[in-house]
Parts: sequence; structure tokens; C-alpha cells
Amino acid sequence: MAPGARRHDPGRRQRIIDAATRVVEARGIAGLSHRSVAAEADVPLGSTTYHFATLDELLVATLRQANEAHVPRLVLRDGEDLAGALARLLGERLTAERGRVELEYELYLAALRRPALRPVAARWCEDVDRALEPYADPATARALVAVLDGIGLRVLLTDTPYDEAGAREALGRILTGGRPGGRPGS
Amino acid sequence: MAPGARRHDPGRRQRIIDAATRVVEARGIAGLSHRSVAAEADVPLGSTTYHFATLDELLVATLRQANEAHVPRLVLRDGEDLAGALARLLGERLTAERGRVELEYELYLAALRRPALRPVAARWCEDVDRALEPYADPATARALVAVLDGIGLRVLLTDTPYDEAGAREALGRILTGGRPGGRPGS
Amino acid sequence: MAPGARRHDPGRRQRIIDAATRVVEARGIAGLSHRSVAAEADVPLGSTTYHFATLDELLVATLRQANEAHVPRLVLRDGEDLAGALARLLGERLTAERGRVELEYELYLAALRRPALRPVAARWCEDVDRALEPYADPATARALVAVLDGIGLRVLLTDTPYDEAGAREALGRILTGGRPGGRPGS
Amino acid sequence: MAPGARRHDPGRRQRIIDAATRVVEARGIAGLSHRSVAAEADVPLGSTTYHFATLDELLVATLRQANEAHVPRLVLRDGEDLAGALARLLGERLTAERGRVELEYELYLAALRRPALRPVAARWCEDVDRALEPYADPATARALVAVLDGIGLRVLLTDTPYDEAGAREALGRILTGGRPGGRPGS
DNA sequence: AATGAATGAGCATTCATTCAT
DNA sequence: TATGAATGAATGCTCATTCAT
Repeated sequence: MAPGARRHDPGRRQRIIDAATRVVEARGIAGLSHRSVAAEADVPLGSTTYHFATLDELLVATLRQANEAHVPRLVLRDGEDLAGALARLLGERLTAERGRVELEYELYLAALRRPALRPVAARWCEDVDRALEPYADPATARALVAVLDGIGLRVLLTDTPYDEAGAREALGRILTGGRPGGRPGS
Repeated sequence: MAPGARRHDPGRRQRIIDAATRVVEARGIAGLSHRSVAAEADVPLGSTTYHFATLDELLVATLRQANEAHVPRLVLRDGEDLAGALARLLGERLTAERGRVELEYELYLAALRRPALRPVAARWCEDVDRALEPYADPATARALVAVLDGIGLRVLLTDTPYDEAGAREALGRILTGGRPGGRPGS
Repeated sequence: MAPGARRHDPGRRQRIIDAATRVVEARGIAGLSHRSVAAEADVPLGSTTYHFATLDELLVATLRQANEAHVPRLVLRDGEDLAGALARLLGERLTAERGRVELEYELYLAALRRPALRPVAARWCEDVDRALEPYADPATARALVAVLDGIGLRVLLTDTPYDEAGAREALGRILTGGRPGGRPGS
Repeated sequence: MAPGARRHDPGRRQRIIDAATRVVEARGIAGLSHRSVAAEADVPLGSTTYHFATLDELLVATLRQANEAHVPRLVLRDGEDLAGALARLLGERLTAERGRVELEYELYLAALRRPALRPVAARWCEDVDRALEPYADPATARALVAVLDGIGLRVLLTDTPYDEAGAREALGRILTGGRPGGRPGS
């Protein structure tokens, strides 16, 4: 690169975030460093520390972007109920988009030890809740998300095959277990 | 330590595992290194690599021990149903034993990126399933665990207060949603 | 292995040398350690230090054995002169036995920095000289060996293809350059 | 060194190479480490890994520099033929410059196990060839170099005294063995 | 505003060797 | 006689961060 080239590069910040996403997907958060992301983004090392003073800052931006990009396309097929659709979607994600799902969970779970990520993780959960609100009251939506997370994590963490029928059954119970159209919890 | 002291120390391996547990609880897996665990256990650095050639080996042993130590004391109180007891227990763990729960989840979740941990994580899940089997059929037990994990993680990851009533309601739906004593899923 | 098994194991020393040969062939002298050879030979670590107090001792034994095993089968084919046979043999060794040749050269060249290996290296050279003595006087034999070593090393060290015609020509000049059947040098 | 001292030090890279040369000459490649070269060059440890990310990189630079520094001063004395001059030069180098010659050979021979060094080793050979081309055709030059290397190595590796007369005879045969000014090989 | 150079701390791991048995 | 346990030193390497430009 010629000296002075790309002095004003408005897309650089974004390119760094995209590179961080790729690095985390390929090597995990443990493999994310100013160096690895600079190499992946093909920018100078100093550029990454300039735009993101700490790695936590970069992680926050990466999780936020993963959040925004992840729009669950919940569409019920003919003769399919909500439980069936959610169970099918989870299965599709666990197979066709396994890498992406691992990336999302890794970023989300990182909040366990990094308080800076908690607000973004909270926002993530709320967005997923909201995607279910056309179909269920808020408390039920939260319960559905809990089931989906619990089942999905178990599959990812234990190399256990995904049991779609079991998932549909569990989700169905959440949906029909209370009063019809019930409003559990708060 | 005087040279030559403690050359024969049969409890050393165990002491290293205990030290690793304390290190992970205090500083997270990211803070676990051969050095940090050697200092915490007050053993020479070489001793940690002798007993655990890689950090993964040490993590496996630590997770395994956490698993064995964690005997959920599921006791139903007077007038309490299973859902209520589980919701209460989860709440107790999320407050009184928060550090311990974070430790357990961190070790368990680490399996996402460390295949070596997967068998131990699977064993963990099965043990928890088994603890519930006196009260529910296997598929229901798995669904209950999924709900507990999903809700617990959300509390830990988002700094959200624990909603015990909501948890009890969701667990209750899993338990009563199907036929009585139903056998969902496979 | 049952405790106490193989307490008297007369072949163990030999097995360690064989293992060292395989280790050096696969990973180079830099990859040879008491540990690596113990693992390759499937003997306890202490056994290697017991039979060979230092790595140099083990290297000496390994080089000596490589020397003894290496009997150049110099057979002239119909219509082939000595230069042609040597050039052909070198070519065969550089292709079909490349790993073996690299091993031999690595052990031989190690004498540059390890005086303990020098006598064995000298012995090696003399043995090769002797194999040529039916065909050439001692000084000519030494000159032939020098040419073979110089050409062979260049091929090994520079990833250059072997030029068999050039080698035959050079060897031929050594053989016919002086008086017929000449006795150069000392 | 005072903190902050010598933050800008343009000659540092070169000083590290020089230090590596001294370390290899004194202790061999096996004695070359980031630490040993940092100490010899009186620079911080991190500085060596900054300028040479791997030891191979440092070795390449060191061999390249040794190559450039080594300009064989081939000058024929009165009444001396090429074979005599080469034999004399080899003898001089094997006595007066023994350490230097060992250094050069060790770097050159290291290419056997370090592919990264091969291109530089090849360059080395070509440069030596070229130095002989005023006096001999290319194939003859290569043959002369092979003889010199073969003889030189044998002296270095076996603690055998150098036989200058034998060397002159062998070199002479290479030079006069073919047609006058012959073009052996390809 | 942006970045290359620099550095000290830390890392996992390997190792030769020692020693008690 | 053999060997498992143990250990301190060393290695290559990565890194976040600082700083002068």
C-alpha cells in the first residue's frame, strides 16, 4: 500500500467488525486478538486499537452486529403450528447454519464473564422475545426461548443429535400447558 | 520450599484440581493457566504439566469433579409440587451459590469450543436428567433441564432478576402439558 | 503393562536405537529427545536415560548402526562403467530412499558440532572408501566419495533436480583424469 | 537500559542478524534462540520476535548475509593453476578461518531439515558457481564445487587433516579429464 | 487522525536430569 | 537393575499496550 493511502477510510471500522466475526467463527473468542483481526481485515495493527481501544469494545460491537443480522424468519408452513415451526427452525439452524449458531452462542455466552457484554446480551434476548410476540404473550415467549436455548445448547455442547420431535413436544407443552392462550408468570 | 521437599506427594494431583476450580471460579477459564494454577496450589510449575499435559486435560478433570460434587438435593417441601421445588432450587442457586453456578456453567459451556470437554458435558447432562427421573419420565426430565438451563443462563448473562413465579409456571407446563405422566418425544 | 513385566528385556537397548532412528528420520535430530524416543520405542522414560545417559551417546549408537546397516550394493550392470554405476546408485538413493539418505546425512553432518560423533563419522567415511577399493586406489576412492557427497548434498539442500549425466561425467573425470589407473595424491 | 531509551533504533534489525551470526559461530544453531540472540545483541527479547517472527526467518537472514559477505577472493598466483589455487584456498579457509567455515557450513547444511532455508542455500551455491565461471564452464564449476564441499566436509566432520595435494589432484582431474575446456553434463 | 515500531509480561509446552524406591 | 515421579530451566511465540511520528 502506498504511504498515505486510505487515510480516510470510512468503511474501516465496519471491515474490522466483519473480520472479528470471521475470526471468532473460525477460531473462537480465544483466538480473537488485535493482531488476528488486523490480519483478517488486512489493516494495520494500530488501526484496530485505534477504532477499538480494548478487545471488549470490539466484542460488544461484534455481538451487537450479530444480533442485528440475526432476524429469525419465523414463517409457519401449511398445517404447521408454532411449536412445530420453532422446532423445525432450530433443527435447520443446528445443521445448515451450525457455524453461525456456534458463533452467536459463543458471543452470547461470553457475557457470563464479561459484564460489558451483558447489556448487549440482554438486548439480544429481548429481540428474540419480540420476534415471538405476534404468536405468544411475553412470558410464554420467554419460556419458549428458554426451551430453545436449553435444547440447542445441549446439542452443541454434548455432540448429541437433535431430537426435533422432543423439542416440538416440549415447546407445545409450553404453549398449551396453561389456560388456553394463557398468560403465565408476571 | 526447600529443595527436595515434598518429593513424594500423593495428594498433589487432587490439590491441583482443587486449585484449578478456585482459579476458574475467581478469574474464569481465561484466567486459568499452568502458572496460575501452580501458584494457587503452591506446587512447582512443572508439576502441573506433569500431571496434566495440556490445559484441556486439567479442564476435563475439573469439570468432571464439579460434576461429581454437584449433587442436586431435590427435596419437595410440604405442599410443594415438583415445578415449585425446581423453581425454588434454581432461585437458591442463583443467589446463595452464584459463584458456584457461574463456575459450573462456565466449565459446561466451554465444551462449545473444546471437543475434549464434550463427553464430560454429556455426562453432566445425563446425571442431571437422572436426578429428575424419580419424578418424571426421561423426555420430560430433559425438557425440564432445558427450561432450567435456558432460564438460568438468561439470568446470569443479562443481569436480569430471576422470576421464580415465571419459572414455576413454565416448568409446570412442561409437567402437565401432556397426558398425565406423559411420554413426550421419542 | 503389568507391573514388573519385561524386567529382563535384553532387546530393549536395540529397540531404543531403532526408535531413535525412526524419530530422526521423521522429525530430525532436533526432534530427538529422551521423551520422544521413549514414546516411539514404547518403553518408560527412565529406560532411555538408563541405557543412554546422554543424547550424544544415543546419537553415537544410532549413527553407528546406520553405518553398519548401510552396505552400498555396488554392482556394475552390463556395459556400465564405474562412473555410470555410481551415478545411477546415487540417483536411486536420492529418489527411492530419500528419507533414508536424509537420515544418514543428518547423522553424519551432526558431527560438525558434536565431537563425540566424529570418530563414528570417520568410520563411516572409511567404510564407504573401502567399498570402492575393489575398483579404485584409495585416493581416487576418496575423491569419488567427495564428488558423490558434494553432488548429493547439493540436491538435498537446494531442492535441485539430480543431474545424473553430470554426475557420471564428473565421476568419470576423477577416474580417467590422471594416468590410466592412476594413483593421485598420497 | 533506561525505560524508553532507544525507542527508535534503525540499525536494530542488522544488529540482531550480526548477533545471530556470532551466536551460531560460537554455539551452533542449536544454541540460537530468541533469548540468546537478544542477549548477544543487547536488545529486549520482544525486539527479536518483532523483527523476525520465527527463528527460521532469522536463520534465513543470517544465511543470506553470510552468503553476501563471503566473496571468495580467487586469485591465481604466479605459476599456480586453478586446481592449485582452489586447493590452497580451501586449505587456508580450513585453518585460518575454521570458525567462519564451520559457521557457513552449519547454516548451509541446516537447509536439509528446514525448507525455508533451501532457496537461500540454492542462491549460495549459484553464487559460488558464478565465482568460478571465469575459469570453467558451468558444469565443470559445479563439479569443482562438489569436490570442494565433499573434501571440506570430510575434514570438518572427521577431524582428519586436510590433504592439499590430494585435493589439487582431484580438482585437476575435474578440470582436465574431459576435452580441453570441455562441457560435461547437460 | 492514524500507524509502525517497540517492549515487557505472559503463555503452553518440552526437556534433561535427579531421586526415591 | 530399573523406573515413575518430580522439578527448574528454557524455549518459541503471542499479546495488549505504549509511544513517537
